[in-house]
Amino acid sequence: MKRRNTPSKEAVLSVITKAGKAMSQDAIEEEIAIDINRATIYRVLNRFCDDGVLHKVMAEDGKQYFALCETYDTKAATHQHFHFKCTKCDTVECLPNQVNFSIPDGYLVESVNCVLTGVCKNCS
Amino acid sequence: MKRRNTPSKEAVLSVITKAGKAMSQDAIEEEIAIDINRATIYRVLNRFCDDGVLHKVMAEDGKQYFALCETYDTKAATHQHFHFKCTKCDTVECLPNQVNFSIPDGYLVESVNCVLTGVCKNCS
DNA sequence: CTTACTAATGCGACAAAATCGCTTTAATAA
DNA sequence: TTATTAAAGCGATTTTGTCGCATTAGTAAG
Ligand SMILES: [Mn+2]
Ligand SMILES: [Mn+2]
Ligand SMILES: [Zn+2]
Ligand SMILES: [Zn+2]
Repeated sequence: MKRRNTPSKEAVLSVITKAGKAMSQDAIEEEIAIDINRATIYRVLNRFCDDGVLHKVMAEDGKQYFALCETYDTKAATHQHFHFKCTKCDTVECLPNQVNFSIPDGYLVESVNCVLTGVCKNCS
Repeated sequence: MKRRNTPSKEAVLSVITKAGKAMSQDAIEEEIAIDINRATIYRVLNRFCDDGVLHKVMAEDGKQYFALCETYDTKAATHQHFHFKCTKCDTVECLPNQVNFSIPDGYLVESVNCVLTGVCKNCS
């Protein structure tokens, strides 16, 4: 199934790109200029994830945040970098720091979700 | 407010201890011998977290898992170890591996939530 | 420019996780 | 035994995310 270009796709990607940080569905809906249905926003976001344009971060608050994939993401095919969520401004950002881990034999790691929570540079 | 000893507290802690892994509310409710209300289980779990008996892990599935605090947890006052969630058996376990990270200046880290998802030793 | 195909959207319902308000119960100590 | 109030029960509610289905609209072929 070939992807089609739609106003929704462009608007969602535009908002995330301008924000320069990871965003949740509700934050996107707030920022977006046009009116897009909630389910549609989720579908657009998940399609972008499938296509390697965005990646999903599960934060401690139980919400999904979506961020642009950088070149180093697509290269490694995995997103093994830390994320930071600020408890003051609720911003979620990708940190440049890679996650280094070693696990016991017999374990197969398919995905990594590492989120540090605290106070960000702007809020401290 | 001083804590009281109740059957609910004991039952919940017993289930988690016997399981030897992190458990979600619904898994605890399934395993537990006595009948405890869902809200009560959550309140018991959160109280244990407040008291440093348990710690909470947010997995990629958006569910909270609760695990016993080990001595090395209470010592450091933080839980900076990795967790592993198996996609086959849904088990969430604490790994001995510490999370090592360095963040840019100006950031204050208050909690760490690192979960590796994949296939565990038993299921591979 | 038309037309056919079907991906994408809107909308409401639904599901799951977690919390909340309020009443009742029961653990604890005086 | 009694008073105090933490904890439990219960239903409603909130939040996040998905699903089914009818409708719309992007794309390419003719
Ligand atoms: Mn990221
Ligand atoms: Mn742990
Ligand atoms: Zn901040
Ligand atoms: Zn397993």
